[in-house]
Amino acid sequence: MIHLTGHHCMKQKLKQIIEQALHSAYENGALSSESFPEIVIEIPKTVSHGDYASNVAMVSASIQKMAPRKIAEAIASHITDADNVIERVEIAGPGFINFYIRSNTWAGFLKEVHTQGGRYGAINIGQGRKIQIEFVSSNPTGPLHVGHGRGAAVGDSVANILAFCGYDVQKEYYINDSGRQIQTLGRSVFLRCRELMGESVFFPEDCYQGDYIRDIARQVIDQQGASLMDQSDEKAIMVCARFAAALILDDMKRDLESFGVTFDCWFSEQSLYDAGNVVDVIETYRNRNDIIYEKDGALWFNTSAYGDEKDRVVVRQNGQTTYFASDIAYHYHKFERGFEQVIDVWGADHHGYIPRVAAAIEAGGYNKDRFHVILVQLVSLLRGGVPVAMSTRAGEFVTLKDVLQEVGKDAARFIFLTRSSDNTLDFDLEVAAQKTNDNPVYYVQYVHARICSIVRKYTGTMATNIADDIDTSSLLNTPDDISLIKLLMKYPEIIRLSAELMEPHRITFFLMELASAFHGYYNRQRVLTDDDCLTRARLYLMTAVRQVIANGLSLLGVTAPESM
RNA sequence: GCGCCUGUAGCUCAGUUGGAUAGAGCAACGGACUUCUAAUCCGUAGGUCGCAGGUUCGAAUCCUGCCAGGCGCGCCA
Repeated sequence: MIHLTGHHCMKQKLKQIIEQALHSAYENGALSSESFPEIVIEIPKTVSHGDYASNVAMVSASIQKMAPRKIAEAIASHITDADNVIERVEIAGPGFINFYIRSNTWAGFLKEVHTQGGRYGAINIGQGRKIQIEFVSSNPTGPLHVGHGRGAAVGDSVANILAFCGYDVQKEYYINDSGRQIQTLGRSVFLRCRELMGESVFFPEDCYQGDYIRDIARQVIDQQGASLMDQSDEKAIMVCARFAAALILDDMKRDLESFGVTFDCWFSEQSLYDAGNVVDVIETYRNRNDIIYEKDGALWFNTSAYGDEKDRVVVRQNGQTTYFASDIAYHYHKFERGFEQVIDVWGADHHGYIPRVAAAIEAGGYNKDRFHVILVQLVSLLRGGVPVAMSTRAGEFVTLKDVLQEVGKDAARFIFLTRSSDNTLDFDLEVAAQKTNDNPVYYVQYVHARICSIVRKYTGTMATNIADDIDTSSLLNTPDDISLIKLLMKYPEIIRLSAELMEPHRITFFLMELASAFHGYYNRQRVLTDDDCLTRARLYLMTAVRQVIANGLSLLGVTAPESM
């Protein structure tokens, strides 16, 4: 049984009231049919349409063979309100039934926020199911850049949200430490080593051009000395490759940690080869109805049989496996580890890859519905509205580390989550560093700091117990109080949606809305007054707001400062 | 040519899976600090929701077809 919080609770109550009214209206002959559609209660956009509204009369029109407004009247006149929460019911527009709730009902919901505290808003939709989310997974051939930062922010936040909603979440980073790229990395470092030792070498264009390669080469020489050159080039390149990959990986871990992102598992692609998983998978599929077959001297996967637009090569003519080959083994391996659902966070430029991975999963006997890809659109980096040149090939780019140093973790994470992943994002370093209204992270954090400040100023007892012995319902019933309380009640639905749709930006937008409502309240109402009962009631409301701000920010991976 | 994403106020974007009069921030204009933090607030102005059809009580939202921009269509990763 899922515990209902916030508006869910009230909606459920109204549903039952309407159901009852429908039945008694039918029994009294006011309605022609006993069957009715599922009752939907929604919150109208404008207060003049009540606190809650139902469209049940309009949706029932064809069943009842009556005009919507007539049905609405029949329902309204048969309503019994045992708990006495409804002030009045109105029929409006094409047949909406609008409910107006007694103003002293609302404050009662604050108790939910306070008793649930850090768990307020959590809905157990995961029910302990194992779910894996893989993100960032950048090749260890160069530093992380802003695009990776966005993927990291989205992946980590989705992981937080799912864990909050009852999933058993594992966060994983897939290390592409096998294949040609790593070979190229080794070669690049090796050539720079020789250069540093006085040789004049030709440095090919397909090698990694960035300065970080020289830094790594220097460290290789420091550690290995001239002995590096005593072995064959092939071996030396291997040494350089392993050394460089480990170093870059260490840097990535450090950068991600300072970005507030940690992983439960760093999964090596090479380990799939070492354990024979890739060979095994290929062999298995070759023996099964030509899922993998030979053509033109290469091995192909029959992905088109599973909805891909054409078949894909897994082993090339030259005998080398493709990236896809290890990905088949990898995703099969994920499901074998017992995850009920597997999520990959990818850059949107890889979207064409989805059908073939889904095909591989389906061929492996797992329903592809258990696999979900979150595509994250590209980030363009700006400084004061002017695009910052980002040339990967030339090795000139602003790294994630640079961004963090310049704007800080909180601002960076928040900004990455101010847009739906479907939209491209302009990340302006100048704006992100500003502590102004342009930069909403401070707007939201400021709410937390302000409330902390008020609480500090009040020389009272523990804030959460502040209203235990007073009647908040008679003290918190102004329009300002109620609209703030209603917003807090909306939070669980925001969490549910952001979990189900895996869209953390919904939380970001909600927090900005709540912050705006708070700041308005703060400017109109005084919290600390001469009337101690009123003061404590308002503190009760304020600390509830603070709790929700803190809960939301923590899901985004942003801190909630006590002072600013 | 095919596939995916996007198109909403001058700019950047939300829009609770179909609800009533489409919202917010920035920019513009006009106001509010002897006050619990002005990193704040209040007000004004700003729209053929890319275009055209369709579905129904009702469409920014769903369907079809166009238009524009971005990304992708390797025996690369």
